[in-house]
Amino acid sequence: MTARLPHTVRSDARDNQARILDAARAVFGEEGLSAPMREVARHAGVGPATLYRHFPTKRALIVETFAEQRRACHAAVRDALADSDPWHGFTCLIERICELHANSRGFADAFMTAFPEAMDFTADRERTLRAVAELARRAQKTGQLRPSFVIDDLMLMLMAHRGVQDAPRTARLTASRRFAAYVIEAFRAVPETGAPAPLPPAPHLQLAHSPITS
Amino acid sequence: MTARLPHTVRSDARDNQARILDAARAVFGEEGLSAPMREVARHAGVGPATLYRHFPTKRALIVETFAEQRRACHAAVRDALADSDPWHGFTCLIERICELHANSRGFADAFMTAFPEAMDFTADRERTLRAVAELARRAQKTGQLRPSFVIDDLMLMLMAHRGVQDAPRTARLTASRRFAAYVIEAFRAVPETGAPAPLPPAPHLQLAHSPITS
DNA sequence: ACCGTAACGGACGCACCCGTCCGTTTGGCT
DNA sequence: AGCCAAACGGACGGGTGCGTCCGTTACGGT
Repeated sequence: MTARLPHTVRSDARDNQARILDAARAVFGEEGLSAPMREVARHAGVGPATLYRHFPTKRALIVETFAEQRRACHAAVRDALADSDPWHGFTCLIERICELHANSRGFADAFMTAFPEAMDFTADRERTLRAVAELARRAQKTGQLRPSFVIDDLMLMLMAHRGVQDAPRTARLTASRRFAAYVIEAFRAVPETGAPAPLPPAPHLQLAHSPITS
Repeated sequence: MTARLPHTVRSDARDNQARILDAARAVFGEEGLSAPMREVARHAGVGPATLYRHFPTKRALIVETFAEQRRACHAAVRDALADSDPWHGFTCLIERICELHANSRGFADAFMTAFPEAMDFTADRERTLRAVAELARRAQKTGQLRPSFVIDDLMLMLMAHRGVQDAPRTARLTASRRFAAYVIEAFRAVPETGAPAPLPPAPHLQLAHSPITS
C-alpha cells in the first residue's frame, strides 16, 4: 500500500496555477484590483472554481500575484540605502517606486491600499517609508533635499501618483515619469530663496481601508 | 373649468428636491460619486423612487448637485485671467481649484472624469485648461514659470491631486494644501540651474471614461 | 369639508461580482 | 489498459447597486 504522497502535484494543476498567475498579473496590472475574478479566470482559460481552488480568496491571489514586484521594491530600497550619494539614492528610489507602480496598476493599488489582514504590502510600505526617512536625513544634511521635507510627504506623493494611473493605458508610463520628475524637482532644496515653507502636511497620513470587501 | 396649470409645484415636492440636493452634496462630497443613490435618498429622508422622479438618472443628479462648484470654478478662472501678475494668478488658480476639489470629493470625481454625454464638466475642464494655457504663456514670459511647463502638466497634477483625496477625511484638506504648495514649487522656474528638463509628458492626456456606468 | 391629482415610497426586476457545490473529466500510477 | 483520486467547470446562492411599478398618501383648489 503506497500511501498517497500529497507532494505529487498533477501537471495540469501546476500548469493552471501558472497560467492563473500570469493572467492575474496581466488583468490586475491593466485594470487594477477592481477587475473581477471571472475576468482573470477567462483570461487564464479556466473556470472560476479552479481559480478559487488555487487561491481561496481574491486577496490571496493578489498577494501571490505581486510577489515579484514586492521583491523589486525591496531591492530598490536596499540599493537606495547603499548609495553613497544620499540625494541620488533618494531620487532613484522615487523613480523606481513610481515605475513599479506605473507598470502595474494592481500593484499600485495593493501597495497603497491598507487592507487590514494581508500585511504583506503594509510591511513593504513601512519598510520603504523608514528607508526614505533615513535617506532623507542624510540628503538634508548634504543640503540637496529641502529641509521642510517630512516623511509623510512621500506618502502624499505616492497617493498622488496613484491618481496619475487613471490616465489611459498608453499615456500612463510617460505621465508617471513626468510626475516623478516634478516630484523630485519639488523636493529639491532651492538655492537660497526664502521659499515659504509649504503648509504642514497631514500628520500621520493613515490610509483608508481597502475597497476590496471580499 | 380651471385648466390644470402645471406651473404650480407642490410644496412638498419643492422641499424634497432641495433636501435631495443638500443630501447629494453631503454624500457625494464625502464619499465621492461611488456613493449609492440609496444613501443619498436615506440622507434626504425620501424613498428611492422620489429621488429618481426628481432626477431621472444618477448622472443628472450629479450634474445638478455641483452647479455651484462649477460657478466657483468659472470665477476662479476669471479672476486668474484678470490678475495683473500672471504668476500670482496662476498659483492662486491652482490653489483654488485644488481647494474646490478637496472640499468635495464628488466634484473632483466629476471634474476629472470624462463622462461621455454630460459635457458640462468637460466644458469646465476645457475652459480651465485654456485659461491656464494663456496664463502660462504670460507667466513664462515673466520668467517665473518653468519654461518646460506645458498645459498637459496641469491635467497631470489634477489627476494626481485626485489621488490625494483618498486620504482619510480629517487629513484631506491639509494634504491637498500641502500638495498644491509642492506643485507650485515644482512649476516655479529655477533661478539659473541647468535643471534637466523632465521627460516629455503624455501627449494629449485624454481621460478614461467614467466608472459611472448607469 | 371634499375631491382629484400629483407626489410619495416600499417592493420589485435586472445586472454584476464574490465565493461554493457537485457532477464530470482527466492525469498518472499500477 | 484500468482505476481512483485529484482537478476541473458550469451552475448556484448571497449580496449590492441602479432604475421602475403600483398601491397609498396628502397637498391645495373649490
